[in-house]
Amino acid sequence: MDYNFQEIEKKWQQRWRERKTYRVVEDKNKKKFYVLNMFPYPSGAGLHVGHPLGYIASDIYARYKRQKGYNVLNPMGYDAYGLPAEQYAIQTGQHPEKTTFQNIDRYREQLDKIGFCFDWDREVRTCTPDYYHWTQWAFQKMYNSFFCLKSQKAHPIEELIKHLNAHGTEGLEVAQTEQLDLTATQWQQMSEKEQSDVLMNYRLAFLGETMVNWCPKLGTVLANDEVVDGVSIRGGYPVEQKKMRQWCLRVSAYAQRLLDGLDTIDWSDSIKETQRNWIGRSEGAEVNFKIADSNEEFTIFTTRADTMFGVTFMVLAPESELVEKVTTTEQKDEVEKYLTYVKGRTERERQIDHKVTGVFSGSYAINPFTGEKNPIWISEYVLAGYGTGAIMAVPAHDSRDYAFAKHFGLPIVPLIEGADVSEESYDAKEGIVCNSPAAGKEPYCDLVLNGLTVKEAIQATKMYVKEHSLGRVKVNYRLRDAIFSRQRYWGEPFPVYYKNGIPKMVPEECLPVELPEVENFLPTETGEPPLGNAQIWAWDETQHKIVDKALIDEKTVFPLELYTMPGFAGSSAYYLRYMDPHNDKALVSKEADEYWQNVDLYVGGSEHATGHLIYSRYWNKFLFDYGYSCKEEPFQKLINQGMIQGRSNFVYRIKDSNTFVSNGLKDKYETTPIHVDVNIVNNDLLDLEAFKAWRPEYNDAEFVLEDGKYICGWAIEKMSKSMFNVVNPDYIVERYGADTLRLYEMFLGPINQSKPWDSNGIDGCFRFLRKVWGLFYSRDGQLLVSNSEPSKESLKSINKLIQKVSQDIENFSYNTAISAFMICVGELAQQKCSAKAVLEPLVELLAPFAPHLCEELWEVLGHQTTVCDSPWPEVDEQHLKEDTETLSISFNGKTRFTLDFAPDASKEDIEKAALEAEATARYTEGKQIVKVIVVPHRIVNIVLK
RNA sequence: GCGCUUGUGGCGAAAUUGGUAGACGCGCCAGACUUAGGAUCUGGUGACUCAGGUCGUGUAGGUUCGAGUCCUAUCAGGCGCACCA
Repeated sequence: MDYNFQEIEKKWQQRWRERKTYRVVEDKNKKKFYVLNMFPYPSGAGLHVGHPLGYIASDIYARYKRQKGYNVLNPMGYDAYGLPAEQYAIQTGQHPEKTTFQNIDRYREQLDKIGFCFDWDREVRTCTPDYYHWTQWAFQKMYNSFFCLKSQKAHPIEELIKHLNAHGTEGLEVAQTEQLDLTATQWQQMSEKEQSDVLMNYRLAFLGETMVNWCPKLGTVLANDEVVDGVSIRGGYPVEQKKMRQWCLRVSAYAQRLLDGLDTIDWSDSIKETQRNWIGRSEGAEVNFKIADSNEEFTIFTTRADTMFGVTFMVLAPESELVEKVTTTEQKDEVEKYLTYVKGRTERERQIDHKVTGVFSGSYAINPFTGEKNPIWISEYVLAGYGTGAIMAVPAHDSRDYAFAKHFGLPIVPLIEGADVSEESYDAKEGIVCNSPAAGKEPYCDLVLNGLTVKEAIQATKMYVKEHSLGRVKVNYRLRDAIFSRQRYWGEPFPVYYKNGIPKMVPEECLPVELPEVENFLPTETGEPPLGNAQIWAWDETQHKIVDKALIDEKTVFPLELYTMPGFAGSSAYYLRYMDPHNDKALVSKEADEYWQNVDLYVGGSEHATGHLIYSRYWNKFLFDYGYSCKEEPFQKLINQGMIQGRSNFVYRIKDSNTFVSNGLKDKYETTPIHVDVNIVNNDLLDLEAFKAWRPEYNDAEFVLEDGKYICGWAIEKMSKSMFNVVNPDYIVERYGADTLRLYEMFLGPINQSKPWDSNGIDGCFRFLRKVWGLFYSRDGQLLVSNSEPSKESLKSINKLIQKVSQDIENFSYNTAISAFMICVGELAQQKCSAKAVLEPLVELLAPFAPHLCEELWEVLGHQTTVCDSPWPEVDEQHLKEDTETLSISFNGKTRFTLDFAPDASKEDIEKAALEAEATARYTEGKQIVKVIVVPHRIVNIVLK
């Protein structure tokens, strides 16, 4: 009887559905294990063969853990808000919800065919009101919170208001946009609007002025990658830098905790390192410089406090508020000209070509260490968003300052002994400091750094700055606050309305604020976001409901926010929602949260390292501060699955003909390579009939064959429709079965490595499953399983397998585990093993990899229960022992002869035997044995003298 | 430029962490069974070779009785960040 995978898989998928085999409920008597995949965005193209890679890997682990006796949560859902659905809506007028739900159905259908053990009762979709209720709720919580630097956690904003009422900003140690200086009286006398603005400076979700790529023609903000050479990719309209009022999240407040948390989680070094770089902690000092002939002063940030004596000029970012203050009347025209130039450059342009540009402001700053007057320049190489937007320039020891000084002819003063700065700056933080202060000059302050190492000098200067109140020691982070609003339709609406221009939160009990219907998904003519098209989109404060915009009277009915939330809003806490997906009272109940804790194993792509994986850690830390999540880190262990690339096939058309030449002969002709659909190619062999039928123009194609075959060329490219290299999992499932697909995807190589999809090897996995089937049924359909006593060899084979597979699963080394299966099954087949005592553990071991087949075989073995609940087999060491061990005896690296020993032979026994053998064989050539080294792997090495 | 990462047969890859390099699979070769094979089974398959061996893990050194594995330098590919003071 043949292995009828189609029948088996259909049967078991149906049974799993009917019996709710994979439903999971909290069970205090069982240890929990939470496995999670990054949930997919349901695109119109459906799943290709690369998508399930991570799902299969985690599914195997989930099934394994379940067999190990854990209560395993393995949920799945959809990240359903996003741009493609909206774009499609704009083009076709179809509501994005409709297309999104259609795509979800298709995804589900495809996923079901692969036999995952997801608990579908816990499915979430980020675009449904019962889900985004809690996205809005969390946003409001953040709005109503500030971050205390002393306790390093979020606190309710009421505490801050209390403080402001009592002390003003005095003694406030909180995360803030800018340093404010208010007395309690000043605060109390402020209008409601002014107070609201002040609080925005502290809230964790706040309205802030940020620089964005604004495209006036498109009426929207564009992301950096949507802009090339100063124009929008779509339409080619000019893009300018603009300050806009946007919702932001104060992610930067959590910078230190995000950094520290990395030490407590089990992620790959590379992804941790990426996050560390992204957070970009740098220790330094802020130093105040007075502006000459003025009462103003400003602050710069430096990590090189040791170079204070080498400052020859100062530089401000063009966007800095100081620019106006320091620009003198004589320089006004020049400066304005420069600012216009800078404004015309996009952030991207500034990033790509680092032109040395700048303008002198006309003012000077007084160096607090030398008393010298340093000219203040304005240049785009200083970034407004980092530090204070102002720097002190030390051209001798910073390459950017050096380039600037050379270009504008500014002095360069070296500060490190032996540093040659005639050609380039000396940036290394090494060496002995000199010229600090310079010899022969009247000292301006009593700090002397000469003779110290750079590190000592930095420390000494920091101390000096602190003691003399010239500034302060400061840690800066590169991590920026996240811009949280988008001018789009298909996203979570903000539960916010504007009462006389002051943002107000829709009361918590009225959540969720549901996304309104609109007829047009484009921005309005007046430049409002798409939600401006919504008619029923105003908040009635007295009736507590959303009403028609026509009723806005600014007394009881107010306009609602028109922005929506960005993509990462919905994906930042979904792992908590899976724990308790139907709860309409809370994001997650305390019981569920305490049972499931956090995700034990998270599987997904590394491309989210600086996006989702930062935001959700931030989000979870925030919820943790209030006790809504009991674990500070959401994802304990992270596995990054590699990307599956496409393997394209080519045919070669001879110029000006409809004749195609096989790959090996193509050099004899003048040909053009043409992508050919990989689905009509097998092992690089073109199916000629299918090719003729593929496209009308190939109906009468002719071929130049080699050995009677047409061999296609190939190349590794991105998997995409236009390259005709998309392989649909449905097709593989239909042809080989889901179990073969699962096995093969894992057999392809290590999961964390990117690799091309290559259907060529799939037959091997299919053959293997057939061999497994062949252990149970003979060709003519006879059941082979017996209760006979297993042979010693079979017991050894199976125990070796148990050991190997258990280890490999724990290490996510599935490809080698599958190799081990192949070896073992080969051995069992050769041994003609039919003993139940051996076949049973084999099925149990294979069940996570090939669940359909194993359920069937489990039933064949006479079991009523699902194989998922069968316990994971344990190794019986006794069967692994070798009777004798063959040791190769080598002299100085060369194998001379082999000897057999009992496995427990001592080193001395071996040495003695080796000596005897040596005496007989005279291999030592008159030399003396000085050392016998017994090492693993059955090798004895003898050192001669 | 900086950070991370990977280099092993015709191909995907193993290598018990310093111990017989290339397990396992694909492909290829030979044979068996077949009317036939894109089916199945068996065997072979790193390269050179005077058939004794010699050389082989990107390249060049080093440590070691012994190196794919450790150290130094260097080259190449992939990913990420990029004027972060």
